Amino acid sequence: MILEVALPISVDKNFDYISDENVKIGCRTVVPFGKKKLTGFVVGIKEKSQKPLKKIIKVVDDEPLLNDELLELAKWISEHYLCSQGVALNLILPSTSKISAKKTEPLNRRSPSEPFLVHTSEQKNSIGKITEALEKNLPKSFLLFGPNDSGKTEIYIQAIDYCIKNNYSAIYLVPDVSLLSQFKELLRDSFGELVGVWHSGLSQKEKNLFLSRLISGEIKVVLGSRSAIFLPVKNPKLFILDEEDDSFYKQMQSPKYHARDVAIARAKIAKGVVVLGSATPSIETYDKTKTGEIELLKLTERIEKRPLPKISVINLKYTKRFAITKPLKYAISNALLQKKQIFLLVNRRGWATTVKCSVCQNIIKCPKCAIPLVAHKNPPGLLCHYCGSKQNYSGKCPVCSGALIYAGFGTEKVEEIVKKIFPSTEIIRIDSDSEISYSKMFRMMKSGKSCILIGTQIVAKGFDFPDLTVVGIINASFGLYSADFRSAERTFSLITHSIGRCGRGSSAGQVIVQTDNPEHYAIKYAAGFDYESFYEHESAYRKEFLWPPFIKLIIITLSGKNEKAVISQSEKLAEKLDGITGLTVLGPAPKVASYLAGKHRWQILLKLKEEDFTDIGCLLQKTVASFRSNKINIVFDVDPLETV
DNA sequence: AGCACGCCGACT
DNA sequence: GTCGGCGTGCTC
Repeated sequence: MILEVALPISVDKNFDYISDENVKIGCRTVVPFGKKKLTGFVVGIKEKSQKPLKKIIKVVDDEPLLNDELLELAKWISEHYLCSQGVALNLILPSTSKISAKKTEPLNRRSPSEPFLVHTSEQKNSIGKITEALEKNLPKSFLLFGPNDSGKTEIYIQAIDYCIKNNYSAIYLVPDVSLLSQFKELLRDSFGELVGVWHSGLSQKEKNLFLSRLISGEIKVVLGSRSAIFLPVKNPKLFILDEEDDSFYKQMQSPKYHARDVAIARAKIAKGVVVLGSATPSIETYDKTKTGEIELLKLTERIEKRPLPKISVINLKYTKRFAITKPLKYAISNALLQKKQIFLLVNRRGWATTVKCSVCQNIIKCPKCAIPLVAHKNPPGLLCHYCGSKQNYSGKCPVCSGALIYAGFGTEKVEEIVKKIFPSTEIIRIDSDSEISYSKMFRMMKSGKSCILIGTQIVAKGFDFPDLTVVGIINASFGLYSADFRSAERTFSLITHSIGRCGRGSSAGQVIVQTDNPEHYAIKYAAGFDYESFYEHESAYRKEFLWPPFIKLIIITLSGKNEKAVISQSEKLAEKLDGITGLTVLGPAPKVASYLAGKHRWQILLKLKEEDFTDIGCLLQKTVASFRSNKINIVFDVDPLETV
């Protein structure tokens, strides 16, 4: 028989091979390709061929691991993210994974611990809407919009419970691996051994064991990070994405997919239901609730009727630029007197965020990336946070040899300052440079001991410490100076999440927002718990200046060792793309980190209408293919999260 | 993606 | 004269 095989390479066509034995569509095979052996995916079976064909080397899977649903999803991925079918299939089922057919012994199942909690009327309504959609057997997406303590998790659990009772499977995604363990416990309490946990950090052996348990139908509830959205579960019907606006759902390597959009596409194929949860939905998702593409389920009642924290916005503009202003110092002192905990959010790790010359005002930048360097004390050096390159302190301006000023507050400097103000208080600093592990910090905070936690936004999300009563945001307008269209959205969400960290116990919380831009709508509306107004303002801005969701963005990045070649190819490609009707070409321009890992990087930003994407996407793939070479690497980012 | 073929510059 | 640069094109 003749097999049509999709190969995991950037070639937009499939290749035919001869096989002596019968092979089913969806199986992987090893085939000769030029001088190499490649593992490809059988996507079709043909009767005859026009060319003399090579024989396949071997069949990898006896039974197909890719069913029609996943083959169709691969097709969607290849069309949507502008990659070959083989690359898309390799994303869904990496050619390296092996599934042992060995039978696993049945595990004793813990029965769900019923009865469930008492639900609010909003929760009952949401559960009703979701189960009704599941019953109808038609694709449908919901947005569960409510603060962290509004009982979203309980709704997810009820929806999963419905699936299990009807012999369906569910995939539950959380943005970050560090959040998996707490949700695992929660789901295990309800569904016992039916729950399986998947993330990219699993060893190959663990992945293989997981997959065999999944194929056998032993696992019905998959809890995982981004890549779990592709797993070959039996009868998938429910796809949950908690914190749907989290940027971790977007893969940074090519193909740069977004798990939320993949989930919605997969649900359409599988006639399933997507439930997105967030306290700060992405503008794109919330916009879809306005157009009716996604149904909005609002949760406004707070479960334990906790009072909202008190928010104070402190204007840094007219005060000296203290890291800890008087109101924040006062709030910290008070909390410490009551033996409570404090969280200080600092935007940057390191010691001084800007190093500049006192004479010529020159800001010291990375020679490769042209990004301001950050001064670190432990270990000492000037670090580029983009490319990771490190320079020793010279103490002098490289331009005029003038003395340097170390301005701006990184986590290290804030820690130093706080230690001076509160010498007898325990201080925990957590960022990628600190020695303390995430889990150790977690245990210390849960123990309830009075302390001050200092950290970057990595720790600003997801946790729940009942004794944390004061949150201080050292500089809330930090992100607003980025030239990106999403900077206001990120600032709004960061402040909202930080606010959500405090007052989760019995006592009311207090939040001090320090900013040099208190009038900015992102800060004003975040401090006022007003998502709706923020959305209105932000979406008007996006509409006026043509940013998503009112226009589709695609970024093409060209990289290579030879800078001149990268620039000239970028210019030629941009010129060619400019000729395509319906496409607005911006650039080419060097990327923010224009030199990374020995490669020069330039980008072309494209704007187009969503409805033109089908036609233009095809054309883009063809045009770019002729520009690819072993010297220049070209990657697409469809629906990029940022443009810088 | 890799690897071959092929056509122009600076070296023994 | 040749070694080797990298542009172009093909792989079932």
